[in-house]
Amino acid sequence: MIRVFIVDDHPVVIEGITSLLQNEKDIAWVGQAMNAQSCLGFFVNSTADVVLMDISMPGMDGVELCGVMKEKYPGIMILGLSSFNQGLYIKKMVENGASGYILKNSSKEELIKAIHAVHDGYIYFSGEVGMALQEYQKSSMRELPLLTPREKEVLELIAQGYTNPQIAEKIFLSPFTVDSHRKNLLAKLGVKNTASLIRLAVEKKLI
Amino acid sequence: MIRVFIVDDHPVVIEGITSLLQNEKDIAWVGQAMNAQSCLGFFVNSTADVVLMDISMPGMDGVELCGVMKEKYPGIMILGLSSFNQGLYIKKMVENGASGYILKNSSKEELIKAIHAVHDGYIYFSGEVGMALQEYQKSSMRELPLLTPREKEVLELIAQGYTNPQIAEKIFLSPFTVDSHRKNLLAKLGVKNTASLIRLAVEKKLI
DNA sequence: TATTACATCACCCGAAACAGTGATTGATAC
DNA sequence: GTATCAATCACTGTTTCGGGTGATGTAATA
Repeated sequence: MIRVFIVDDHPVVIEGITSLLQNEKDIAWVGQAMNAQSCLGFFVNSTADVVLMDISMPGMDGVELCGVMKEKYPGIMILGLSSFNQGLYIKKMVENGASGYILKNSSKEELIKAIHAVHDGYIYFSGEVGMALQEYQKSSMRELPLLTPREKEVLELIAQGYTNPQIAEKIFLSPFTVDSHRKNLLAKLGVKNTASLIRLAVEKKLI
Repeated sequence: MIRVFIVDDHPVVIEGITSLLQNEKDIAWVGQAMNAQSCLGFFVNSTADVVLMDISMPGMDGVELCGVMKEKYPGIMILGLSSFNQGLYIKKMVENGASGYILKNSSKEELIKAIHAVHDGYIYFSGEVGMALQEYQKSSMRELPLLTPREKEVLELIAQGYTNPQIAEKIFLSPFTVDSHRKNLLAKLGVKNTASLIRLAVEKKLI
C-alpha cells in the first residue's frame, strides 16, 4: 500500500487527484496541504511514502520545499507536479531531490505509473517531460561555436585560476598573446569581465 | 518489436546481453559495435530503436558518442551502460542525451524494463542509479555553509559581473566594505581570484 | 562578562585585468 | 591573388583586484 500525500495550493487539483486515486487499491491518500508550512506540519507526527508536490506555490515554493523535505525525510519519494513543461523547472526539482515529474494534465495511467515508479525507487519522467528536459540541456549547451581552439584552451586555464602570465608560461606564449585571447573571449561572448566570463562558460558547459 | 543495438568494447558484455535478450519476443538484437567509429558506421545504412552504450570505451568514449548520435539521430533512444555507479558519469551521460542508465550487473528484468521504458520515451533510472545521482547532486551542493548572508549577496553580484564600486553603489556600502566581503569570500572558499571563485560558486550551486 | 561572529569602513601597494590600437605571419577560401 | 581568419606579439594607459593590516559597533552567546 503506497501512502500518498498531496501538496498543491489549488483545491481543484487536489480534488482531481484524490478522485483519480480513489479506486486504486494499492494507493492510499493520507493527507494534503496547500502550502509548505502545512506540509511540514503534517510530517511532524505523520508520514507518507510518496509526496505529489506542486512546483509553484505561495510562500516557499515546491522546489525549495522539496529540498527541505528530502533533507529531513530522505526516504520519502517526491514527485513533482506542474503545469509547466519547462526544462528549467524540471531540472531544479530534480536537483532538489525529486524522483520524478509529471504534468497536471497527465492521464490517470500516467499518474499511477509514476507513483509506482518513484515508490520503487526509480527516477522517472514521462516522455513529454523527458523531451523538455533534454531539449533544455541541449539549448543551454549548444551554439557559441565561435571560440577557436586556442581561445578554448585559454578559457579553460583562466577558469582553473591561472593569471595571464602563468598561462603564458604554461603554454609557451607571450603574456601579450594570452591577453589578446582573453580580450577576444570577452568580446566574443559579450561579457565585460572575468566573473561574467567564467559564469557563462560554466553554465554553457564550455569548460 | 524493439530493435536493440549494443556498443561495448568488452565482448563478454555483448555476449551476455544478447544472450539475455534472446528469448524476448518483442526485442530484437540488430547489431553491435566495439567502438564509436564502428557504431557510427552501422547507422549510416541501418538503424535501431534503442542503443545500449558503454560509458567507457577506447577512442571516443560513450559520453561523447552519445552526444554525436543524438545530434544525428534524435529519435534513437540511448541507454547508458556502465559498471560505475557514479553520479558524475550518470549526469554527463544524461546531459549528452541519454534517456536512461543501468549498471552492468543489473538483473534481466531490470534490463528489459529499462529498454522498454526508454523506448516508450521515458527517462528511467534504476533505484540504485537514481540514489547515486541524487547523492551526487547533494554532495556537490551541500556544505560550505560558511558564507554569511551579506557575503552571499556580494558573491551573487560579483557573478553578475559587477565590480566592487558598482556593487557598493548598488547595496549602499563603501567600496572598502565590498572589497572586504570579496576578500573573505576568496579566503573562505580557498581560492585565489575571481575566476576560481565564480567557477566554484557555479559548480557548487551557491549562485 | 567576555568572547565570538558579522558587518562595516579605511589605507597602502603591487599585480592583474581591461580598453584601445596596431602589426605580422601562415593557412584557407573564394 | 586577394580576402579572411587564427594566432602571434607589442605598447600605453586606467581600473580593478588581491594581500596585508587594522579599526569600530553590534548582536548573540556561552
